[in-house]
Amino acid sequence: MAVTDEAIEKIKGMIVSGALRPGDRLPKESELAAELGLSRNSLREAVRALSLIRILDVRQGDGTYVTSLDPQLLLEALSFVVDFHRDDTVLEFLAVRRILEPAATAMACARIDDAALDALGAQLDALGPRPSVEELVACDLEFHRRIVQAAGNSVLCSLLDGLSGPTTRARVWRGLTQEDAVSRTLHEHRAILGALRDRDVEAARSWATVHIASVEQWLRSTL
Amino acid sequence: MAVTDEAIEKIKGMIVSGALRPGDRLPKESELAAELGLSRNSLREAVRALSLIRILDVRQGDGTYVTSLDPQLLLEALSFVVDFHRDDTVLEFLAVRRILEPAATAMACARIDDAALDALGAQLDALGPRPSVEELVACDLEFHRRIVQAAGNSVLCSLLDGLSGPTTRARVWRGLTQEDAVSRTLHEHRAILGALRDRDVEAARSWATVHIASVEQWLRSTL
DNA sequence: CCCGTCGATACATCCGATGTATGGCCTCAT
DNA sequence: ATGAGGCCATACATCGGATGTATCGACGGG
Repeated sequence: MAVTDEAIEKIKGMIVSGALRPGDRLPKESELAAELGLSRNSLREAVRALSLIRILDVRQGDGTYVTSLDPQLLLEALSFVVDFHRDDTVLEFLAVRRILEPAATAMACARIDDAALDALGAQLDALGPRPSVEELVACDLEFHRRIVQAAGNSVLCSLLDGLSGPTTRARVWRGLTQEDAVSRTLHEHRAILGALRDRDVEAARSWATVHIASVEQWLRSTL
Repeated sequence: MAVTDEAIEKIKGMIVSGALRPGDRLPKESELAAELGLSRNSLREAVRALSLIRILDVRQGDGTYVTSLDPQLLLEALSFVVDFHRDDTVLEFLAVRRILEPAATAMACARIDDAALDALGAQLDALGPRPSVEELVACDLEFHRRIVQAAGNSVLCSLLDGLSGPTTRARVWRGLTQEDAVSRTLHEHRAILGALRDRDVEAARSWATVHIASVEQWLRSTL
């Protein structure tokens, strides 16, 4: 194995074993390079790679640190990878989202508190009667993110965030051509919120399914 | 933004825009570096980072190529990230798997063909009466992978593969302390296979849920 | 006590040189 | 004519050093 890959594995090992904890600072480049037995250039390649997937955080003039390693950082790495996939796999991503989103909504139904419900309602109200496509998509993303956060599973939250990215992008690209898509989306959001307010788990799950399915159907017809 | 990050974005852009297609060969280091306006060392950092997440494939003495970009490569990058998460988040990963696995099993129920069913049965039969923990875990992993593959969604398949990794690892670490865990696992596998054979979607989904839930319960009690 | 300056530190970037693995071509024996 | 083997050009791998630049903390003036 190449020295750089070795270095990646060693740094990974130091973190996984607990020798390096989240927030810890790594020895400076030259020292770490000497310690691992390679040149600074090669070490930098390893550090850069781990930095791309948010394992390390390098700050010029300061040092290199281990990130929080929150599952949330999984999101960014995931969405980066997801960006490389073309339209033909977007439907597969959406199919996965169709599985996760209703489940997350159902989980949220039992856990979401009144303050969060009010915040959701306020967010929907904040959207004007004739929103732009960008506004609508941003609102949609935020609406679902808040609900999933209420489900209390950060892995699930990050995953859905990463999966929603490409869908959203596809939607913006295509420009939401369907006439009634806007009003239908808003109506479905209201319905989901209503089910959450009623603590009606099955209704929440069903509305979430309908919501994703309608996006899927639209995407399939325009793709 | 740093020159290396710029280079990463530019290379990403070349791939996403279609200027570079899967399997294409990149210009050699020195040329690409000149083209992007940076040094070879900095370019190498960018290439190394993209290589870690399986976007690029560098072959010494040959050249640097764009990988197939199959969703399957998402798997490896994901599992690499997942490795960094400690036991306390394993339950969250398992909760997500508990959502996905039953859905995938249900999808497979409608699509799996007889040959695949026979292969599943043969695989279960191949396991001896007193398998080692490693054998059992490997069998479990393979069993579920085959089913999920039959579901026909490569994104879902890769995702579950990545999620199953840490669970499996935790299971091996803990050594499957529960006495009847082995026989119960085998029994549940048989039940899932039986439901698939009967084309009984709801039974398949339920058995898959029970299966994951039992792992979850066990993990929760030993953690 | 607050704020601006200055210097030490550490990463950012580059250059040039050498090592090494790969693939293809060429030669030679059969 | 064909196949095996070796030779060589190519491209990545790795290194060491030099210089630029951002950050943080100490110090001193207002």
